[in-house]
Amino acid sequence: MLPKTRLGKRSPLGALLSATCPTHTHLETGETDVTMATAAGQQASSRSRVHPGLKVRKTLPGVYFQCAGEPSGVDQIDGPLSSPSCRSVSSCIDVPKRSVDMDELMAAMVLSSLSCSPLLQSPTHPDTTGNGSSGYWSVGHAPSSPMPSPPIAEPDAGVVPPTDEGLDMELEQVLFDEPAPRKRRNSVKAAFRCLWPSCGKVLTSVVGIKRHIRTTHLCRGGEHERCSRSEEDFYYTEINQWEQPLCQSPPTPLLCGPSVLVSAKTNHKHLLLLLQGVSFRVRSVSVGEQWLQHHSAPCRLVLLSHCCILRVRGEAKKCRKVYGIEHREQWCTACRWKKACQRFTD
DNA sequence: TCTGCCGGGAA
DNA sequence: TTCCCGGCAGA
Repeated sequence: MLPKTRLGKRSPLGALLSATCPTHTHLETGETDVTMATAAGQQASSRSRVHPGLKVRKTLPGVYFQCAGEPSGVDQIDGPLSSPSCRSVSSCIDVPKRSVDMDELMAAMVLSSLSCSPLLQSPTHPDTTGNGSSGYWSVGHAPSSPMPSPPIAEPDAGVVPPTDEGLDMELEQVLFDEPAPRKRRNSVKAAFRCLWPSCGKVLTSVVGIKRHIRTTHLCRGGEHERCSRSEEDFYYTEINQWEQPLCQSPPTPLLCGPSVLVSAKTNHKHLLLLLQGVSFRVRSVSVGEQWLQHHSAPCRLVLLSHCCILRVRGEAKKCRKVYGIEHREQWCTACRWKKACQRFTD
């Protein structure tokens, strides 16, 4: 269930939420029910486990779902494409049901992910066969991934392409009501976006974005002493900049990796009531990419602080709590005016 | 009871 | 536009 927010009767969104939002996102368990229609009209249902070790950071702007860091398994949308029935599989546990050697699987994942890496792009694509023929672990490997595979000269145009692109684009289209781009980008480079409200600065290095956050937002004047050296970590997110300007959507915070927090289960319309104007995108990632994400760096799902859907009242310390009533002069203006805190936004 | 903040009004 | 506060709702 969505966390109950302080959206009182005065708030249209509050009324909206309470009335029309039967969501299927389980924040407590980190599970998300996802149902999407295939091109053939079948329904692919999956209970996609977001993160077993999911942690929710409460005290900082935005809601951060952060992996605990362990190789928590591979999130995937279970592949009903070959099966008309909707089978629910906890991917991190049940995937080996298929008779595949785990080592092979892992090696294939790594290969797949490496082949998608912009740094390791090569004309050859070691994964082309395994991707299409093995079928099962290619699920989720969509060309729409921000780390897309290099363009492959597909010799066998007659082969049915993996349908996940269709799924991905369709879901995206349904959820965000935007025309799906015909062609996705080719090359990708990492960038880091400042999530500080109404900032959105994009820098190309972690150091740079941290310095920006630290100097611009966190450490202002007398607040320097209070600055946490690591707090800036939570005010930026990694994004991918596509060098091809074509199809470039406005820079938006990214739903990173497997932590796709979208419950699409028959509630598209409700989500669209709710998600209008909230500009984030869902991307699918390859299993190998997910594996790498699990193993390389903590993967974060970052929702903007003004994504009021997940806004939880009182989770973040506000000026009043931080500075106390006796130091009211240190409050942000909004807090002094009893408005929504601008310094410690949820 | 405390807290956050919406809504509204005064300057 | 800035500033303040009554009052509501959640914790």
